[in-house]
Amino acid sequence: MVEEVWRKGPWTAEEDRLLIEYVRVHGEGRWNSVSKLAGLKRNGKSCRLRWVNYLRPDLKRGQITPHEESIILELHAKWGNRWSTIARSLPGRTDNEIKNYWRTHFKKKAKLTTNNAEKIKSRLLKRQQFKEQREIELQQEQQLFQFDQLDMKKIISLLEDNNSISSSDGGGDVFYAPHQITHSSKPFGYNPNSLEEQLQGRFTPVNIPDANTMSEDNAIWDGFWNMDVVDGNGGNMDVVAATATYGPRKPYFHNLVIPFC
DNA sequence: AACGGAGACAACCGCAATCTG
DNA sequence: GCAGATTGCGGTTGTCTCCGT
Repeated sequence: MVEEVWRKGPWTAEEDRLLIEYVRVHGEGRWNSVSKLAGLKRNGKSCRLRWVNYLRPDLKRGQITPHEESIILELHAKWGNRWSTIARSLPGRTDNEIKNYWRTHFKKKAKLTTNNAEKIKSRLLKRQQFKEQREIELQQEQQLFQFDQLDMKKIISLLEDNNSISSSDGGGDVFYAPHQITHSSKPFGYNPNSLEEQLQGRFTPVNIPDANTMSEDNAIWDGFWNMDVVDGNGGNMDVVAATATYGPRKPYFHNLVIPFC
């Protein structure tokens, strides 16, 4: 049996054209049929690679943007050399492209800063673990919260009766779950002597490290800086606006204001 | 102008996982 | 369940271009 001799090396425009035409007619896949059906003297692997990395119409050409670069850095710290996994977070970019970009831009630097990379990796791991733990806690709290709702209504009602406090926010009823009152959940025109302030005494406050005095170890908090900022009207604020309104940023959980049903 | 080094990108290779008959 | 085919992935190499000397 005569071994098929496959062409190697750079692709020609004509080969590209044949491959594009093949995919247009037959779709992606069955790459080993390309040589027969399209008359290409390339093996299936080569055809697939050429299509995936170069000819696919949804590919984004051009330089990696700073934003994409930061995503690559972050995901590489998280996943390591799992290029295809990283590529899934960057629409239009291929694993090969990201791999090449990493090698040319970061490999050398990474060598020099192996220790830093380890630190970042460990920090991200801590962050991840914290988030997971927090999610579990939140789920538990929300379950408790459901059981506690009637009881809470009574407490609020009692507080209002005792202090003659009337709600002045003009909106619907707003309830702050245990551990969940933070400055970012306070509406505009927030009155420090309002009901919610009083309610804080009922719950264990969240222990929030100050952003300006954060140590390396509690840097896990900084992941929350990137969450959406929700203003008192339910809209999103950018970080600058939020800082102007609320002062230096503190960690928060923006979805922790739970209205009564 | 010629040369060499570095960067960027394309393509190949080997292996493992998955699919298919 | 199994063997061969196919596909996907990550590492590596090859090629081209640019730039400094």
